[in-house]
Amino acid sequence: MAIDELDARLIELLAREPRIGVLEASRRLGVARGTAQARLDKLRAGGVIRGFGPEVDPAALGFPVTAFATLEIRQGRGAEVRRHLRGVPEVLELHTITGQGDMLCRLVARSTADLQRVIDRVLGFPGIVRSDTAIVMENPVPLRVIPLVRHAAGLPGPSA
Amino acid sequence: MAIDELDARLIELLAREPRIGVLEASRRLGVARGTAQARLDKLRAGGVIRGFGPEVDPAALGFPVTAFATLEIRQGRGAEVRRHLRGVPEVLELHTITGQGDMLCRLVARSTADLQRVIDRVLGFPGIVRSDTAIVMENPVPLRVIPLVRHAAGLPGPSA
DNA sequence: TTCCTCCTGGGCAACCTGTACAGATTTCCC
DNA sequence: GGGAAATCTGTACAGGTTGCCCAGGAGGAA
Repeated sequence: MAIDELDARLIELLAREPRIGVLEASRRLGVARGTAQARLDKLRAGGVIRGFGPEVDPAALGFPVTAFATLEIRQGRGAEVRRHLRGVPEVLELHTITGQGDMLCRLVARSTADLQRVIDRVLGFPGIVRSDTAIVMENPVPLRVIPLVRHAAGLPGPSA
Repeated sequence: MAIDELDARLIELLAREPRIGVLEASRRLGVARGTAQARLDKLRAGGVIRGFGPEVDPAALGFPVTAFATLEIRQGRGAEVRRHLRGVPEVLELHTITGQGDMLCRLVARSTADLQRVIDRVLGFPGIVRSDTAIVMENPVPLRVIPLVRHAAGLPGPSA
């Protein structure tokens, strides 16, 4: 789906101040409300904007430790492993990847000690041959999309 | 910050149907509007809910390829590398981690061919010694938080 | 028992959303 | 170049929601 500059500015604005609503957004963008509304509908319909769900911070919830685990799966056990991992609440996301490992998952835990428990639970399942865990120390670039949106719209760098 | 069952149900409800608003949410939860509002304010104040920004789907934007790259950084070059990566729009997030690699970053690209370009750009910077890229094939568990929220509130598994 | 916190139920003004429509503009294709 | 199609603007209206306030009641702690 193609994005133009107005779309990008709209997304950026809503990302920065989600509470403002369509009306205020249209005012700031200097367009009619109907236009902003139409753009927003288009973006939603096109799947670019999936929704406006609450962004939950695991750290604030008591899970300040994040880690990435690479899992090597025994041939043919993929489906079961996925089902297993889906049942572990501390598994925030799971990908199947190319390369040495077969899966990469993002974990959170209450502490490094607790991380051990989480990992044990993740690995305590037949089908996982080997694993490798990397604990996140810092997060210089938190998950972001605005720069990409600007880029897709042909706009210059982040806020330039 | 402590979360109770009502908080969890509120978050889950808003995550599932963000458009309903506080009033409708309170109705569905069977509590007074003031209560729902107070809970929501508390969650926001406590940092559990960061906001309600639009969730953008990079794939819909034309970037269907995702990859994770592990970077090994030359001693003392961390700061510069971060700055560099922050300037690359296709870098969606960046972490510093323990283990062999020193950094882990999530990338997106328009195609596998385009991924090459992105990687070249990421690596085209002094200070990065070695790198290892894993392309995401499937995403059995997309980034989620609800199960964790339920878990933190002492509720049973996802929607049970 | 008394104090304190949290929830309830109600009310009010201001505001926003969803929707619609006619006219002006711009864009794109033949 | 001409014309159809798509887009934007400005405006209007009804209905619903938000933000805020308050008094009373329930439950827990000291």
